[in-house]
Amino acid sequence: MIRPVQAVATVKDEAMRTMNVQDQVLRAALELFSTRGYATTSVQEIVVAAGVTKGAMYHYFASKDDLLFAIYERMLSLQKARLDEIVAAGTERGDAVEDVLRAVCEDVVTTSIELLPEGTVFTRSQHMLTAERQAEVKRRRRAYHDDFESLLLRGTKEGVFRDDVPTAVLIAHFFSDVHYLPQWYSPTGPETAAEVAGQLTELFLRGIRAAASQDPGKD
Amino acid sequence: MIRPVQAVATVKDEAMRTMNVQDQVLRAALELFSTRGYATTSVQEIVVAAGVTKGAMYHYFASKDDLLFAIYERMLSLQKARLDEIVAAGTERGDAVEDVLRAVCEDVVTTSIELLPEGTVFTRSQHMLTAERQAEVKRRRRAYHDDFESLLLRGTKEGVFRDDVPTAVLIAHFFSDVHYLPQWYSPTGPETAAEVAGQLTELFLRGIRAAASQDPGKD
DNA sequence: CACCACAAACCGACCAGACGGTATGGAGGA
DNA sequence: TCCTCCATACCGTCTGGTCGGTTTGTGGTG
Repeated sequence: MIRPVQAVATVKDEAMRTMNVQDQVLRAALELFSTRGYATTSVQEIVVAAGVTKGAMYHYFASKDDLLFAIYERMLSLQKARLDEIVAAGTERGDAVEDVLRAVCEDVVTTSIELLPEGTVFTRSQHMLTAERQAEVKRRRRAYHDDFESLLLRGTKEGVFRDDVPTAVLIAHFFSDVHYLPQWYSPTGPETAAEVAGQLTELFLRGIRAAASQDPGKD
Repeated sequence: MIRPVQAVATVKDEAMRTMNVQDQVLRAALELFSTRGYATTSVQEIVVAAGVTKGAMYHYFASKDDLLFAIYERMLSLQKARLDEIVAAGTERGDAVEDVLRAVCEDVVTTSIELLPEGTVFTRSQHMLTAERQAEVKRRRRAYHDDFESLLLRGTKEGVFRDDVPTAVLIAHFFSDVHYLPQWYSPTGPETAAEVAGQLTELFLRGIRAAASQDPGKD
């Protein structure tokens, strides 16, 4: 179990909140898991990189697995919150489905680029979690996909999205792009996150639009 | 180093070529690596599953890493061979670029579905290989992508593929689908491999086609 | 302000077990 | 006799996790 962060009252002026044990440990764990991999990173290496001792770490985390799950937890809740927010805003404004979907897609790509190390760990280490937590991750991913799917279904019902390809395939088609980002995208590369988000989203949308509705209007 | 398979001369009639140590070990390793993961599978478990002893296994393989690399080696050379073959045949027949690309895409999706366990290991365990072998895998993947890219560039030069999205993004867009297959596709699911191959390929091609094939003098 | 009591934070030596890999030697064909 | 193939016992190392004990911070009390 991850205990809540308690206030470390006295703040030494030489080191601000950098001293927080939990944050330091999680930061180091993310860095090491994403570069060396979960299984090949020892708890010793993590605590050394975090500048704390094993005793301190195990005071706040029950197991190495906790460190890994914290990465999943953060990513899952963040992405879900953003999805809900965008869909809610779009629905309230009465936006067209395609516009809502575009906003969702661009946002998840952008967010995933901001969380590249997390994404690396996410796809690579799912099977290292305990069985219960694997199930939990699976459950929450399904919930996310279900929300995404209802957007697609709304679009097909309105006739703007094609209906000759199963939604499961369309969903996989899009999220493949998202999950593949850590494998190729580099922040120091030629394209900005926003550009890639726009490009991948546009590729996806063009693929799923109903054949009849060819819209010349472009941005 | 993986020693070449030597002829196991005496074939006991109760077990035919099932006895081959190398095959049995590699089969078991693939099965276990793809379900439990490389790091969490011990050599003991592998040899037990293969029905051999550790001594026998280490007689043919120098290390656990060899077992892992064999999976990569097999997949890389197989996919590369098929790509070369299809491109060569298409070029010889003078097929249109889009037809060649379609054939390539459908084939790699189909093949990847036939090798789902290998694909699982491929994306998940790359960082567990020795540094040299990681570089080797990277090198051969790049070679594959380069061939793929020249198809795309041919298409853009001919004006049938769009030129407003970097080829690197287009390549990532397609191979994301391929690498994501083990995460969602099930052979027992509703779609056949050929169907999915056709659908994903069509989604991709529709995304990358030049906006107006009838419309010259654009930009 | 001095002092105490107490709990939370933290330290680091230690452990039991598992791991990848090896050393040794035997069986059996050539 | 030699060599390949393989079985078995074994080894050194490293791991995640524990635990008794110490330090540090804090609030109450006089």
